[in-house]
Amino acid sequence: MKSPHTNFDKPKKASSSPRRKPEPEPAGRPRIHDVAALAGVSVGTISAVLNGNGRVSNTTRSHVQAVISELGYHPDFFASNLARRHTQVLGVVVSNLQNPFFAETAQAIEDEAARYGYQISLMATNFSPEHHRAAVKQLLGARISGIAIMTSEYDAVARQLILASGVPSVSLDVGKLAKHSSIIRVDSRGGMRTVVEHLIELGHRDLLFVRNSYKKDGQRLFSHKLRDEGFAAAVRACRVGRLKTNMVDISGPGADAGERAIASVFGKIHFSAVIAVTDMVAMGVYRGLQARGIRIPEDISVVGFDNTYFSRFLNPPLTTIDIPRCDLSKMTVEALLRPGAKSKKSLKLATRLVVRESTAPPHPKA
Amino acid sequence: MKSPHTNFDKPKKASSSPRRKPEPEPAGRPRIHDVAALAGVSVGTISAVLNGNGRVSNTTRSHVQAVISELGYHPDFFASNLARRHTQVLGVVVSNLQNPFFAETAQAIEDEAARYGYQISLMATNFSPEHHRAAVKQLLGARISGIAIMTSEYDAVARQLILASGVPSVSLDVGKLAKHSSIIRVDSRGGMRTVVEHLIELGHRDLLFVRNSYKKDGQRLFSHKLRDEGFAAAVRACRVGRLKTNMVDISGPGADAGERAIASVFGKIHFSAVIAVTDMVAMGVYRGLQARGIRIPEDISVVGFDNTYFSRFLNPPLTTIDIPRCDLSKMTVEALLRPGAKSKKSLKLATRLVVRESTAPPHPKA
DNA sequence: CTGAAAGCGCTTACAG
DNA sequence: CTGAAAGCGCTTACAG
Repeated sequence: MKSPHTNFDKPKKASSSPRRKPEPEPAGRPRIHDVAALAGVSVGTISAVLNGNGRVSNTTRSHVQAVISELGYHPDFFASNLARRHTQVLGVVVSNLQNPFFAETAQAIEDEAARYGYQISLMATNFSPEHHRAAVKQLLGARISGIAIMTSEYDAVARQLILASGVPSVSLDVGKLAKHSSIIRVDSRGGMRTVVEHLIELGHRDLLFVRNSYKKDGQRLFSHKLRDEGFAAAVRACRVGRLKTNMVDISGPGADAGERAIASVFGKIHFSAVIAVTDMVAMGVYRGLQARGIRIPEDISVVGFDNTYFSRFLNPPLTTIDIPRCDLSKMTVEALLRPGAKSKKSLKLATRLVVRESTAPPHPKA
Repeated sequence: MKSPHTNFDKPKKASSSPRRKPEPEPAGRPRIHDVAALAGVSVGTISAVLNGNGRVSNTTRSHVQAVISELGYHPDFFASNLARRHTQVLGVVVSNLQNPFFAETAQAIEDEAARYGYQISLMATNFSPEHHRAAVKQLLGARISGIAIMTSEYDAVARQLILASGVPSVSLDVGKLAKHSSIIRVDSRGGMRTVVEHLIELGHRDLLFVRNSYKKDGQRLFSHKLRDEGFAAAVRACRVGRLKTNMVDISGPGADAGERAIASVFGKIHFSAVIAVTDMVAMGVYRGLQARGIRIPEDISVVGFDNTYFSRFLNPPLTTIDIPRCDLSKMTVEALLRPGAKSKKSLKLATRLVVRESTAPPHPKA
């Protein structure tokens, strides 16, 4: 399994050249040398037309191009990048592809990067700091020209590695400013504030905040921490008579956590609205509530955070906080491509309340 | 924007070596040469400990390791792969990360590949054949040791490129068997059959099949075609009195399409159950139905296809066809890593009906 | 406008 | 057990 190309049964064909050739060449993939020979020009010229250098005449160029497509030649990425000393790729690491927020963010960054002719190399950590570190090492070894850390978890060693490498980086919410390193700060606090205000305005006074701060291994998620603090601050700021708040914090995958959160407090704690730390958690909350015959929003209001794609398809459509993917991806790519520009100020990413149908005034007799 | 590293303002420090050094070296990233010098051994020895070759003594090894971590050295991926002539990475191309089916599949393949020490390089095509082709070219240029095409769309040119390259490949549902090329055939037909039987058993006789075969550009999705055919075949096979079926085919993103499908037929066509070609479409169907005050499953039953993560969190939880990710990822990486093994037979992937709460007997007075 | 050659940073037979 | 050197397949000054 280690060497998928080995093929002992097949008698080796006599190698065409007397040089060292440990294996019969894999599949006759043409090299730049081959196209140069066939085209009757030098290797340097092939490279020039490949890379759009103006130095080659039109007739040569078109001839070379014909040969290239005749041979089905495409340059070796590794050799090319090695020689070029840098790549046109941006590394992006996210926590988990299954969570739509990360998938959507990755997609948005990819789209934006493509506008500048950059590709992205995407890695998922599954919330594990070890994977996180491994991903960063790998990306750094892959000589990416910038790295975006869009994870919920944090690893200080990985951060050190990045800083030490001098590769431009941007991270979400966490870390201190440093050379070549930008931080995009999502305005979680502002988001939470608008949520709480919205609920209070509707007449709610008994709020349940459902958190999902810890993963199974007991590791704390950084981005959630900020949302937690944002909620606390929002509550403190809203000086309203008899406002009561409760919290539950369940670990594990978001949707499951939301469902179990409801199971754990239902009937024990009184609340007329629940604020879920993410849309995924909100989805689980829906399930927990609805399985018990509770109607949303007539009996209980629910609000999420992230404005993931599916949130408007929930029943009822979820009121949630939007983190504008478009701004996020633009900021990210810009910070990576022009690390000098405004890295000195950290970048604020505003959030926005999207009111849909999961919030309403509390039930009269509640 | 093209050369993010250029820095004209800063006076160049005198280059330490008189050789060609176009730029001051980026960030003093250590090379294998540096660690060899510091450790007092040869470059070959460093490489040996890096790659776990047994040829180096324990004392040397641990000394070298100490130096490596002291320097924070990590090998250059490109140089390493170039020298090694192959990589330990599998290319996987999917249509769209936003669709949970693809995200989940990618994640599953990544996990499985990791068990063999392989990484994956993930590309999304956004359903565009051009992007599809570009992704394949790029992956081939990246010398991946296998390529998995897990897309809904198909591109014949890309397929040719892959076959010509001799790189082991696996694709989903589409294409003919060829050397080093496996096909995993999802049993869509069987899945559709169990769905139709399930519905008939429940008493349904008026089915609506909601398709999403075309993208905005009019391009037909291959995997959907098979499901369409599977449905037709299932209906034909079920010789039941007065079974009526209707179809709608709406293009665009799945969930939107589902919603619009209902909008377009509601009140015009009579049906007691809807079969959505994917879970995403089903999600939109839910929305379309529920926005009109229709209850699921009391008034109308709904079934999906894919068993994506969110389907059990829908309200009500969605009855759907499961495509076992675990088997799929296992087959995929096995086919890629041991292309000789069973590539001659195409691989069948069984599907399975997951009955949840979105299906029930039809409304009595319907 | 084009070619010859050095160099990118590793790995891997080949000698010792 | 270890080192010296060739080679991976490109790009890019440097000459012409």
